[in-house]
Amino acid sequence: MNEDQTPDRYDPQAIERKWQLVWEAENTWVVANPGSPEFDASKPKSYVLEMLPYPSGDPHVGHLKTYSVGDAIAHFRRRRGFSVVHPMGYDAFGLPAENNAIQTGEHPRKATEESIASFREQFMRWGISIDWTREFGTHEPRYYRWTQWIFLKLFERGLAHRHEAPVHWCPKDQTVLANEQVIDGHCERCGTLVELRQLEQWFFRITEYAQELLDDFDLLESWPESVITMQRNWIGRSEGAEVVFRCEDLDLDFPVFTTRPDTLFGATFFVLAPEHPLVERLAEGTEHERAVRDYVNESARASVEERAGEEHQKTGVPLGREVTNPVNGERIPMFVADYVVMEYGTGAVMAVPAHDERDYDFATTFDLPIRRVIEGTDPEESQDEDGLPYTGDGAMVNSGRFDGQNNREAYDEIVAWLESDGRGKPTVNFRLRDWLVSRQRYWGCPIPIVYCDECGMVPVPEDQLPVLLPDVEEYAPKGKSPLAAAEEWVNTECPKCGGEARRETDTMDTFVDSSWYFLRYLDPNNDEQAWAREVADYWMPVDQYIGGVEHAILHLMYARFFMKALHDMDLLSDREPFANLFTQGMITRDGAKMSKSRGNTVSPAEYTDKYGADSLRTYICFMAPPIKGGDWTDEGVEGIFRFLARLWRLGGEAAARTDAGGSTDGATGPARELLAKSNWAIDKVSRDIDPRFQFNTAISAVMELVNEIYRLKDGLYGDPVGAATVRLATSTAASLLFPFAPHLGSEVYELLEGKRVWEQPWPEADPALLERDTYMLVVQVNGKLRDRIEVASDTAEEELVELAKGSDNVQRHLDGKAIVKEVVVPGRLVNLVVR
RNA sequence: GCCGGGGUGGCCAAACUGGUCUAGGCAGCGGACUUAAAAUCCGUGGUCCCUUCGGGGGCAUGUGGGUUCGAAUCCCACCCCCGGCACCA
Repeated sequence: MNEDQTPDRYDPQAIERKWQLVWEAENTWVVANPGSPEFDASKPKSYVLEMLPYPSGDPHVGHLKTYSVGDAIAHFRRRRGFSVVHPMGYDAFGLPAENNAIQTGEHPRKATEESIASFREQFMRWGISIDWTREFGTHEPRYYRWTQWIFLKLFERGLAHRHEAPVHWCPKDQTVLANEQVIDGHCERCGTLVELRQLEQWFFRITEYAQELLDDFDLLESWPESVITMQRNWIGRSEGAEVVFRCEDLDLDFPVFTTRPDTLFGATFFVLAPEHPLVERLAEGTEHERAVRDYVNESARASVEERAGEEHQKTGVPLGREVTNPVNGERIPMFVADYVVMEYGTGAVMAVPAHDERDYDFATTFDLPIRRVIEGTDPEESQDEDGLPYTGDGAMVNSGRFDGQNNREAYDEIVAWLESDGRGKPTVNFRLRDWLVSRQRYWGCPIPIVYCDECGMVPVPEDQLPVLLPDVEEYAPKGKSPLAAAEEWVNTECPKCGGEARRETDTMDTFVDSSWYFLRYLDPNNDEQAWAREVADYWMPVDQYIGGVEHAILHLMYARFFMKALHDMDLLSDREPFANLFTQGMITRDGAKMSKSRGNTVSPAEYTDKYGADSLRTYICFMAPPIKGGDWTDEGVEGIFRFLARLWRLGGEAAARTDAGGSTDGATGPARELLAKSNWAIDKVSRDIDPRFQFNTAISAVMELVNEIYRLKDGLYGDPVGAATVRLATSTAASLLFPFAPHLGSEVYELLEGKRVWEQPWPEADPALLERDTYMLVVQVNGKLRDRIEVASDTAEEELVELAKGSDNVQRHLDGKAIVKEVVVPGRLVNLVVR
C-alpha cells in the first residue's frame, strides 16, 4: 500500500504488518533479568505464562485462544506498571512426531522443527507479545542437558529409582504408560486397551510428596476449585488403619488397609489380589493350587477394562487357607479375587459383607456368611430385607466388649487397642502412585544412567551432560527402546571404573520435559547452570498461568512435584510453580469438538489471512467468557471485523475533523455525557480484565463506548471542547481495546495521540465522572415495576416516596388501597406494599 | 455411584452484594444513501392480551415448592447437559 495515501477501508494486513515490524525491530517485549545492566528494579514483576505448545502441524484454534487470553493479561499488566516476562517455547519431544517418523522414515526432528517454524510464524502474525530471546524447544540439547541434570539430582536424593512393578503397557505404542496416561483402561494417546505387565522401570517418587501436594494448595492464590478437587481426588488421601491378619499354617502376616476398623468383628472372609506376591505360595500343595493358578493367569490376561467393567460379576477362587482375625481370634477363609487390586493399599482386604457393598456381592455370589456388627438400616439403599449391606453409622453389635457403643466413637479405641498389641496402627493411605517416567521410545530425553557389570547402576557425571540422543535407522519400537539398536552409543565406558558399560536405552516421559520449562525460560542461555538462583527467585512463581483444563492433573501436578523437590534440594525458594491458574474452555463448532475427521476445524492461518489477527483474537475473547467454551461461527468473526473497522473509521474521522491537544475541560451536555461514558468504559474494562477474566463484557463495554461516540459525534465536532472530547473518547476506546486487538489499538491511538499505546499507562477512571447527577428511580407497587422517574442523586428518602406516590401509574395501582409498607433503596428504587 | 460446573430471546451471551430480566454481538425486520447491489449509517428486537396508538396489563430465566416488600441470584426436591473419578477396601 502507498503510505502517503490514506486508505479508505480498514486493512488489517497492512496495519498488522506495520506494528509487527516495529515490535520486532525494537525488541519491544524483551525484558531484562536482575543482574543485567538493563534490569529495571523500580517496577514490580509479573510472570505471565501460557502452557507451552506441543508442535505438531500448524497451531489450531485452541492455541489461538490460550495465547490471545495470555497476551491480553500480559499487555494489561505491562501498562499497569509491571515488568512482565512473557516467554514462549515448544514441548518438542513426544509420540506424534515419532509415529510420523515411523511412517515416513524421516527423523522426528525434521517434522518437529518444521512445525516449530510454523508455530513461531503464526505467533508472530498473531502479534503475541513474546520475549523471543527466551525461546527454546525441549528437544534441544541445550535444554535437555538440564532435564538430565535434574534427573540426576532426583536420583541422588533417591527420588528417581528403578524397580520392577506391574505397569500399564500399551501394545500399540509398545511402551509403558504412567497411571495418569491410562484413561478408562485405554491408552491416552492411541486408545488401545492397555495391559498389565511386570517390568523393571524408572519411577519418580511423587508419593513422597503426597501430603505436601495436598497441604500446599493453601499457598496458591487463585486456582479453579475444580482443578484443586481433581488433584485432591487423584491424590486420594484416606485415613484408616493397618491391621495384621495372620496365616498360622504358613507363618505369614497379611497386613490390610481399612478405613473401617470399626467393622473388624464383621470380617467373615479375606481376599487377596491376583497379583499379590504370596498367592502362589499360599495355594501351593492345596487342592486349589491348579484353580488358583488358572484364575491368576486369566486375570493377568484380562484387560484393565474387563476387570473393572461396569456390571462386572464378582469372580474369585478359594485359596484353601485361613487367616486369623486379630480382634476375635476367628479363623476366616482366604480367597483370591480380582475385585481387589494390587495397586491400592496392601493388595489384600478383610471382607465385611454386612457393611461393604463389594464384599456383600462377593459373599452372596459365593454363599459366604454375612454378620452384621453395626445396627441401623438404610431401607432405600439396601439390597436385602435385613437392610444389608449397611454402610452408615450406628450402635455396634456382635463386637465383644464394644457392643452398644456408637461405631464412630469406638473407632479410635479399637485402633488404639490393636496398636497396643502390635496388631495394627493408624495409617494414612494414598491413591497416588509413583510416577513411571521411562518410555521404550526414541523421541525423548535420554536417561543419563549407565550400567556397569562391576559398579552396577552409575549416573553419568554432570560434566558429561548432555547424553545426546543418537541417530538411529529404525524408529519403530519392538518392545524395547529403538535406542538399543544404536550399538556404538549404547556401549560406553563406566564413568566410575572405566570398564565396559551399557547406557540406559529408555527415554523419559515428555511430561518430565514440561515439568520445569517455566524455570528455564527465566535463564535460557545459561551454560553454567539450569538457572541462576537469583533470577529464578526473582521471577518465580508464575503469577498467571493459562492453559487447557485437560492438564488439570498430569502436567499441573508433576510441575508442582518438581518445584517441591527442587525446593528441598535448596535450588529454589518457592514451593509452588503457579500462583494463579486460569483454565480456558474449549471452542466448538456446530456444537461439537473440532476434529479433522468431523471436518469442522477452523484454521487460524486462513482466518488471519481473511480478517486479520486482531479480529480473530478479539472474537475469541468476545464469543463467551474465556473460562467457558463457545461455539465458533464465521458470522461472529465478521461481526468483530465490522466493529474493528468501525473504530478504525472513527479514528480516521476524528483525526481529520479535530485538532490534537485540545482540552476537554468544562465539557457540558453531550460532551460531558461522552466523557462519562468513556470513564464508565475505563472502569468496566479494567475490572473485567484482571480479576475476572470476563473479556467478553470488557469488549462489549468498548463497543458501547464506540456506539455512544457515533451517536454523539456529529453534534460535537462543532465546538473545540466537544471535538476534543470525541478525540479523547476515540483514543480511549483504542487504548482499552489494545490488549485484545494490539495492532488496531496501536494504530488508532497513534493516529490520535501521536504516541505508542503500549508505552502509555493504562487509563484511570476519574471518580468524579463516574458519579451521576441524576438516576432513574424505579417505582414498584407490590414488587412490580410501575414507573421510572428521573431524580437528583441526592434526593432524600422521604422525598423519593412522595415522588413515587405522585406518579399517575402508581396512583392507578394504589387505587385507594392501604399502604402497609414503604421500602426505599436510595439510588435504586421505592417499593410500595399495599393490601 | 461419588465429586465439580452448567440450564436466561431464533443463536452466543449480560445482569456485581437479592432491587428495572435480556447489555453487547449474531441472525431477522424496517428505513436512509445508491440506477441497483455491496459496504456504511440510523431504527427495531421475549411472549400473549387490551389500546383513544400516548400507552396499559398478564406471563416469562430447566421443572415444582419455599424464604422475602422484592428471587435468574438464597433454601429444598426433581429433570436434563458437560467435565472428572470410579470394585480405592
